[in-house]
Amino acid sequence: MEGWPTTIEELISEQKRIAMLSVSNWEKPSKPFVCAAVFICYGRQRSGPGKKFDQGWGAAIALFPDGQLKTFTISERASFDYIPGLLALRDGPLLEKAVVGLNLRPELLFVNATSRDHPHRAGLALHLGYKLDIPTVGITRKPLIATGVLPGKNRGDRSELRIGNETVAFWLRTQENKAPLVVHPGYRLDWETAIEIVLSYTIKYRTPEPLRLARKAARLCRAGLVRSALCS
DNA sequence: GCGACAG
DNA sequence: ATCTTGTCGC
Repeated sequence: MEGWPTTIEELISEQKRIAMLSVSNWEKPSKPFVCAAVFICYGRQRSGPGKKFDQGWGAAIALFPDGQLKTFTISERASFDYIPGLLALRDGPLLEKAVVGLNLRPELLFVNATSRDHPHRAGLALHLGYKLDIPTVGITRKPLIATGVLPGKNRGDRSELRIGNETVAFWLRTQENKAPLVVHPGYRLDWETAIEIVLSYTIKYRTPEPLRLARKAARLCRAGLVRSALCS
Protein backbone atom coordinates (compact mmCIF):
# COMPACT_ATOMS: atom_id res chain seq x y z
CA MET A 1 0.00 0.00 0.00
CA GLU A 2 1.05 3.57 -0.40
CA GLY A 3 2.56 5.63 2.34
CA TRP A 4 4.41 3.07 4.41
CA PRO A 5 7.94 3.97 5.43
CA THR A 6 10.59 2.01 3.54
CA THR A 7 13.58 2.72 5.73
CA ILE A 8 14.29 2.28 9.42
CA GLU A 9 14.80 6.01 9.86
CA GLU A 10 11.51 6.88 8.15
CA LEU A 11 9.58 4.36 10.20
CA ILE A 12 10.98 5.50 13.54
CA SER A 13 10.19 9.09 12.66
CA GLU A 14 6.62 8.10 11.74
CA GLN A 15 6.22 6.04 14.91
CA LYS A 16 7.24 9.00 17.05
CA ARG A 17 4.72 11.18 15.24
CA ILE A 18 1.86 8.67 15.56
CA ALA A 19 2.62 8.14 19.24
CA MET A 20 1.95 11.81 19.92
CA LEU A 21 -1.36 12.09 18.06
CA SER A 22 -4.44 12.83 20.12
CA VAL A 23 -7.67 11.26 18.88
CA SER A 24 -11.13 10.70 20.33
CA ASN A 25 -11.89 7.34 21.90
CA TRP A 26 -14.07 4.94 19.97
CA GLU A 27 -17.47 4.31 21.52
CA LYS A 28 -18.67 0.75 21.34
CA PRO A 29 -22.01 0.79 19.46
CA SER A 30 -25.05 -0.33 21.43
CA LYS A 31 -26.12 -2.41 18.43
CA PRO A 32 -24.18 -5.34 16.90
CA PHE A 33 -21.49 -4.15 14.50
CA VAL A 34 -19.09 -5.38 11.84
CA CYS A 35 -15.81 -6.51 13.36
CA ALA A 36 -12.75 -7.51 11.35
CA ALA A 37 -9.30 -8.97 11.84
CA VAL A 38 -6.18 -9.30 9.76
CA PHE A 39 -3.39 -11.86 9.98
CA ILE A 40 -0.19 -12.71 8.13
CA CYS A 41 1.74 -15.97 8.08
CA TYR A 42 4.92 -17.06 6.39
CA GLY A 43 6.34 -20.24 4.91
CA ARG A 44 6.72 -23.28 7.12
CA GLN A 45 10.14 -24.61 6.09
CA ARG A 46 12.47 -21.99 7.46
CA SER A 47 13.24 -21.41 11.13
CA GLY A 48 14.77 -18.39 12.82
CA PRO A 49 13.75 -14.76 12.38
CA GLY A 50 11.93 -13.84 9.18
CA LYS A 51 14.02 -12.57 6.30
CA LYS A 52 13.45 -10.26 3.38
CA PHE A 53 11.82 -11.98 0.38
CA ASP A 54 10.03 -14.57 2.53
CA GLN A 55 6.69 -15.38 0.94
CA GLY A 56 3.84 -14.08 3.10
CA TRP A 57 0.13 -14.93 3.03
CA GLY A 58 -2.34 -12.46 4.49
CA ALA A 59 -6.04 -12.71 5.22
CA ALA A 60 -8.60 -10.19 6.39
CA ILE A 61 -12.00 -11.30 7.52
CA ALA A 62 -15.10 -9.35 8.46
CA LEU A 63 -17.61 -10.83 10.86
CA PHE A 64 -21.15 -9.54 10.41
CA PRO A 65 -23.75 -9.41 13.19
CA ASP A 66 -25.75 -12.18 11.50
CA GLY A 67 -22.70 -14.44 11.60
CA GLN A 68 -21.89 -14.06 7.92
CA LEU A 69 -18.23 -13.76 6.94
CA LYS A 70 -16.39 -11.92 4.22
CA THR A 71 -12.79 -12.91 3.50
CA PHE A 72 -10.00 -11.43 1.42
CA THR A 73 -6.62 -13.09 0.98
CA ILE A 74 -3.40 -11.95 -0.64
CA SER A 75 0.15 -13.24 -1.02
CA GLU A 76 3.33 -11.24 -1.40
CA ARG A 77 7.04 -11.39 -0.61
CA ALA A 78 8.30 -9.60 2.49
CA SER A 79 10.14 -6.40 1.76
CA PHE A 80 12.14 -6.42 4.97
CA ASP A 81 13.71 -8.67 7.61
CA TYR A 82 11.83 -9.03 10.86
CA ILE A 83 13.30 -6.65 13.42
CA PRO A 84 11.58 -6.23 16.81
CA GLY A 85 10.08 -2.75 16.96
CA LEU A 86 10.11 -2.43 13.18
CA LEU A 87 7.43 -4.97 12.32
CA ALA A 88 5.59 -2.35 10.25
CA LEU A 89 8.36 -2.38 7.63
CA ARG A 90 7.84 -6.09 7.08
CA ASP A 91 4.08 -6.58 7.57
CA GLY A 92 2.43 -3.17 7.34
CA PRO A 93 1.87 -2.93 3.58
CA LEU A 94 0.46 -6.46 3.20
CA LEU A 95 -1.83 -6.12 6.21
CA GLU A 96 -3.21 -2.86 4.90
CA LYS A 97 -3.82 -4.33 1.44
CA ALA A 98 -5.67 -7.26 2.99
CA VAL A 99 -8.03 -4.99 4.94
CA VAL A 100 -8.60 -2.67 1.99
CA GLY A 101 -9.38 -5.75 -0.10
CA LEU A 102 -12.44 -6.41 2.01
CA ASN A 103 -13.95 -3.34 0.39
CA LEU A 104 -15.82 -2.31 3.52
CA ARG A 105 -15.14 -0.30 6.64
CA PRO A 106 -15.39 -2.40 9.81
CA GLU A 107 -16.16 -0.66 13.10
CA LEU A 108 -13.21 -2.38 14.73
CA LEU A 109 -10.12 -4.30 13.64
CA PHE A 110 -8.04 -6.90 15.48
CA VAL A 111 -4.35 -6.92 14.68
CA ASN A 112 -1.67 -9.37 15.74
CA ALA A 113 0.76 -6.76 17.10
CA THR A 114 1.40 -4.34 19.95
CA SER A 115 0.35 -0.73 20.34
CA ARG A 116 1.83 1.37 23.13
CA ASP A 117 4.07 -1.52 24.20
CA HIS A 118 6.80 -0.36 21.88
CA PRO A 119 10.13 1.50 22.00
CA HIS A 120 8.44 4.57 20.50
CA ARG A 121 4.92 3.84 21.82
CA ALA A 122 3.59 3.11 18.34
CA GLY A 123 3.50 -0.60 17.54
CA LEU A 124 1.90 -1.92 14.37
CA ALA A 125 -1.62 -2.30 15.80
CA LEU A 126 -1.71 1.43 16.50
CA HIS A 127 0.07 2.30 13.27
CA LEU A 128 -2.27 0.24 11.07
CA GLY A 129 -5.36 1.63 12.79
CA TYR A 130 -4.11 5.14 12.21
CA LYS A 131 -3.37 4.50 8.52
CA LEU A 132 -6.75 2.91 7.89
CA ASP A 133 -8.58 5.22 10.29
CA ILE A 134 -10.18 2.19 11.94
CA PRO A 135 -10.16 1.57 15.70
CA THR A 136 -7.86 -1.35 16.54
CA VAL A 137 -7.19 -3.84 19.29
CA GLY A 138 -3.76 -5.47 19.31
CA ILE A 139 -3.39 -9.06 20.47
CA THR A 140 -0.05 -10.75 21.11
CA ARG A 141 1.22 -13.84 22.83
CA LYS A 142 3.75 -11.87 24.86
CA PRO A 143 4.76 -8.27 25.50
CA LEU A 144 7.45 -6.55 23.44
CA ILE A 145 9.17 -4.54 26.16
CA ALA A 146 6.55 -4.02 28.88
CA THR A 147 6.66 -6.03 32.11
CA GLY A 148 4.12 -7.12 34.71
CA VAL A 149 2.98 -10.00 36.89
CA LEU A 150 0.78 -12.71 35.38
CA PRO A 151 -2.98 -12.50 35.96
CA GLY A 152 -5.12 -14.87 38.03
CA LYS A 153 -6.35 -18.17 36.65
CA ASN A 154 -9.99 -17.27 36.03
CA ARG A 155 -11.44 -15.97 32.77
CA GLY A 156 -11.47 -12.18 32.95
CA ASP A 157 -8.51 -11.91 35.31
CA ARG A 158 -6.11 -9.23 34.15
CA SER A 159 -2.92 -7.49 35.19
CA GLU A 160 -1.12 -4.37 34.04
CA LEU A 161 1.88 -4.36 31.74
CA ARG A 162 4.04 -1.28 32.20
CA ILE A 163 6.99 0.51 30.75
CA GLY A 164 8.33 2.37 33.76
CA ASN A 165 5.32 3.94 35.43
CA GLU A 166 3.21 3.90 32.29
CA THR A 167 0.60 1.18 31.79
CA VAL A 168 0.71 0.24 28.11
CA ALA A 169 -1.11 -3.10 27.87
CA PHE A 170 -2.75 -5.87 29.88
CA TRP A 171 -2.36 -9.55 30.43
CA LEU A 172 -5.83 -11.01 30.12
CA ARG A 173 -6.99 -14.54 30.90
CA THR A 174 -9.60 -15.25 28.24
CA GLN A 175 -10.04 -18.93 29.10
CA GLU A 176 -9.53 -20.75 32.35
CA ASN A 177 -6.53 -23.11 32.35
CA LYS A 178 -5.12 -21.53 29.21
CA ALA A 179 -2.23 -19.13 28.82
CA PRO A 180 -3.23 -15.47 29.04
CA LEU A 181 -2.76 -13.20 26.07
CA VAL A 182 -1.69 -9.59 25.88
CA VAL A 183 -4.37 -7.02 25.03
CA HIS A 184 -3.04 -3.83 23.48
CA PRO A 185 -5.53 -0.95 23.27
CA GLY A 186 -4.85 0.32 19.77
CA TYR A 187 -6.00 3.23 17.66
CA ARG A 188 -8.81 5.14 19.44
CA LEU A 189 -9.27 2.36 22.01
CA ASP A 190 -9.37 2.92 25.76
CA TRP A 191 -8.30 0.01 27.94
CA GLU A 192 -11.73 -0.80 29.44
CA THR A 193 -13.29 -1.06 26.00
CA ALA A 194 -10.40 -3.13 24.67
CA ILE A 195 -10.74 -5.68 27.45
CA GLU A 196 -14.53 -5.74 27.22
CA ILE A 197 -14.34 -6.35 23.48
CA VAL A 198 -11.76 -9.10 23.79
CA LEU A 199 -13.83 -10.89 26.42
CA SER A 200 -16.91 -10.66 24.22
CA TYR A 201 -15.07 -12.44 21.38
CA THR A 202 -13.47 -15.16 23.48
CA ILE A 203 -16.51 -17.03 24.75
CA LYS A 204 -15.29 -20.34 23.32
CA TYR A 205 -11.62 -19.91 22.43
CA ARG A 206 -8.53 -18.19 23.80
CA THR A 207 -8.00 -16.08 20.68
CA PRO A 208 -10.66 -13.52 19.73
CA GLU A 209 -12.91 -15.09 17.12
CA PRO A 210 -12.19 -12.68 14.22
CA LEU A 211 -8.44 -13.13 14.66
CA ARG A 212 -8.83 -16.90 14.89
CA LEU A 213 -10.72 -16.93 11.61
CA ALA A 214 -8.23 -14.62 9.91
CA ARG A 215 -5.38 -16.88 11.00
CA LYS A 216 -7.21 -19.91 9.69
CA ALA A 217 -7.87 -18.17 6.36
CA ALA A 218 -4.24 -17.07 5.98
CA ARG A 219 -3.01 -20.62 6.57
CA LEU A 220 -5.57 -22.02 4.15
CA CYS A 221 -4.30 -19.51 1.61
CA ARG A 222 -0.75 -20.68 2.26
CA ALA A 223 -1.81 -24.28 1.81
CA GLY A 224 -3.03 -23.36 -1.64
CA LEU A 225 -6.62 -24.21 -0.85
CA VAL A 226 -7.57 -20.65 -1.66
CA ARG A 227 -6.25 -18.61 -4.53
CA SER A 228 -4.79 -15.18 -3.83
CA ALA A 229 -6.05 -12.55 -4.04
CA LEU A 230 -9.58 -13.72 -3.66
CA CYS A 231 -12.68 -12.51 -1.95
CA SER A 232 -15.45 -14.73 -0.71
C1' DG B 1 29.75 -7.12 27.22
C1' DC B 2 25.55 -10.26 27.13
C1' DG B 3 21.01 -11.61 26.48
C1' DA B 4 16.43 -10.38 25.14
C1' DC B 5 13.57 -8.89 21.49
C1' DA B 6 5.53 -8.09 18.70
C1' DG B 7 5.43 -11.22 14.19
C1' DA C 1 5.73 -15.66 12.06
C1' DT C 2 7.77 -21.28 12.18
C1' DC C 3 10.10 -25.46 14.28
C1' DT C 4 10.43 -29.59 17.84
C1' DT C 5 9.12 -32.75 21.40
C1' DG C 6 6.37 -34.20 24.86
C1' DT C 7 2.26 -33.97 27.78
C1' DC C 8 -2.43 -33.23 29.12
C1' DG C 9 -7.43 -33.18 28.46
C1' DC C 10 -11.78 -33.81 25.93
